[in-house]
Order: sequence, then C-alpha cells, then structure tokens
Amino acid sequence: MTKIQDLDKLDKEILSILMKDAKIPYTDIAKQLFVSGGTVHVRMKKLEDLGVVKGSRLEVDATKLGYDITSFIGIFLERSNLYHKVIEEVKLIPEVVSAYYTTGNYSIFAKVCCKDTMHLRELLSERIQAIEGIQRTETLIALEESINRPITLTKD
Amino acid sequence: MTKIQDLDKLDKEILSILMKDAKIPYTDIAKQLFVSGGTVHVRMKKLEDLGVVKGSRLEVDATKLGYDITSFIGIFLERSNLYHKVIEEVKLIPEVVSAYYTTGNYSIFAKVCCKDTMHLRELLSERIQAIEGIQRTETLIALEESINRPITLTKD
DNA sequence: GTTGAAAAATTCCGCCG
DNA sequence: CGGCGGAATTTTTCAAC
Repeated sequence: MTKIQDLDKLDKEILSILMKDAKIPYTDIAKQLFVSGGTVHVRMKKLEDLGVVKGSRLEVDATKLGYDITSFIGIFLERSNLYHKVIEEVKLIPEVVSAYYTTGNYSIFAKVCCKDTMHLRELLSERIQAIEGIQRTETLIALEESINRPITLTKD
Repeated sequence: MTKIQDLDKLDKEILSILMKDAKIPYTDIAKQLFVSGGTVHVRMKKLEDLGVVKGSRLEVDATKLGYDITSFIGIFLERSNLYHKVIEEVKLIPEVVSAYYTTGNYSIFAKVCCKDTMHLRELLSERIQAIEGIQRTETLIALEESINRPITLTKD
C-alpha cells in the first residue's frame, strides 16, 4: 500500500494547486514552484500511477442545471449484513451522487440531487423505499451549501 | 437568474463528458459530438460565463494522502438564528470539506477529513465544540465510500 | 531534475450558411 | 448569430543528458 512517505513537499504543492483548479497548465505550476515543466509532468505521472490522483471533475452549479434540491438520506437496514446487496441497488439510482457505509444512527448515508420536491418524493417512495432490506429512511434537505472545497494538505 | 432553457443538448453532452473527466481535450469532445473544436470552446466559454461551470478539481485518494477518517458531523445549534455566525467559524477549520444548512434533526451538517481517530477527537473537542452557539454534535464515521460521482444529466 | 524539440491542444479570427 | 476551418500561440510529452 502506498502512503505519504513517498510524497515530498513538491508533490504536495503540485496537488494543492491542482485540487483547487485542475485545468491550470503544468507550465504555470512549474513557474510558481521554480521547477521545470518536465518535472511537474513526471511528478503528476507518478501520482497517477500511485493512485493518489484518481481523476478530475468539472464543478457545476447544480441549481443552474435545474437540480434545486440537494438532500441527505439516512438509511436504516433491516439487518446490517444486507449492506452490500442494498448498496448495489442504490448504485443504480442516478440521482444518488455519493453513499457511505457509516457507524452511528444510520447504516448507509447517501447524498442525492433532485430537480424539485416532487422528484425527491418520487425518488424516496418509488426507488429507495422499494429496495428490499431497507427498513426506513430519514431525509435532511440542504437549504444552503455553505462550504464545498478540497482537503487542505499540510505542508510537511 | 440563468436556467436550463439556455442550455441545449450539445451543452449538456459537453458537460456530461467533462463532469466525469475534466481533462479530456476539447478536440476529442468535438470529434465525439461531430462538431468543430472551436464550437466546444465557445460553448464552454458560455457555460463558464453563465456560472454553470464553476471550475474543475483534481480527485485525490484521501486515504493515500494520510487522511484515513472521513466523517459526517451533525451540529445542533442553541438557536437557529446563530447559523451564519457559526458557519463563519466552521469555515476556518481546514478539515471541514463541506457544510450545509439543513432541515431535519441537525441545523448544520458537515463533512470532515481527518488523519486518524485522535485527530478527529481533537477536532471535535477543541475546534468544533468550542464554537459559541453550538449546543451539541453527532458524529457518523464513514467506514467505506461506496459511491462518489457527478450528477447524471438527463438528455432533454 | 533539466532542457529542448516534436506533437498536440488551445485560442482567436475571418468567413459562411 | 451560431458554427466552421485554419493559423498563431501555448501546452504537453518525451527523449537524452
């Protein structure tokens, strides 16, 4: 398993820059960090090969695309060993953008994006509650997204 | 306010491709969608100007960077009108990657990334619980990230 | 880690339907 | 006006040092 010890300050500085904006040219980063463009390229190649970098994504404004309701759904299972079976069903629902197996109140915790309240209601009653093994769910509706940012890497 | 009516099928197809991988060259997208590279460029410029595209981010494997514990923290406020004041304090904590104002059990719902359980314990007791206006918190630890993907845009 | 040169992509602009 | 095509500029990529 690969760990931090393989990463030096330069690797982390490159990552910090690209985590905020993946489209910054390597040549710009090279200038900022006083190394050559080739070096940035080699480091990124290494980080990709190590699996530290998994890819890049465009950040979009869900509201402007018509997805007005972001909500979190806490799922209670009938038995906790149903987790894998249930998560496979959840994966088939495109509105689910993330899902975690968690300790605490819920067994599964998912984030979903819906167009409006009707869409959310249908999703809950017809798609999620319909999954075998789910006992009940609790929904938290996000009224405002106050923070959404990448991890801050420490310098050392 | 800008809405979907300004976006046609081509815009959405471009977005769908880039939401999965922001580094795909515009020329490749142009080939896939049978338009010129210039057109993809113009559309993306429009989408950025409209604020539909907010930026791009590198996806990293937090575990490989030494952040082993992802958890969700539900925050109960003493009074709900303390929201803005509290969220400003929460913003100052770098381990918090997202936070939402929510309906339901909690007033604020945050996601945090910590290096280990000790780091999480310190964060909770010394940084979060120390914020004035927070009554109590509930923590859900994510044992496994099963799904993490962009919204699926519908074709129409 | 660096350099430099070839290949590719971005970006801009004039032209056309 | 939106889309196309080509040319100038930048960036990526890769070999040799």
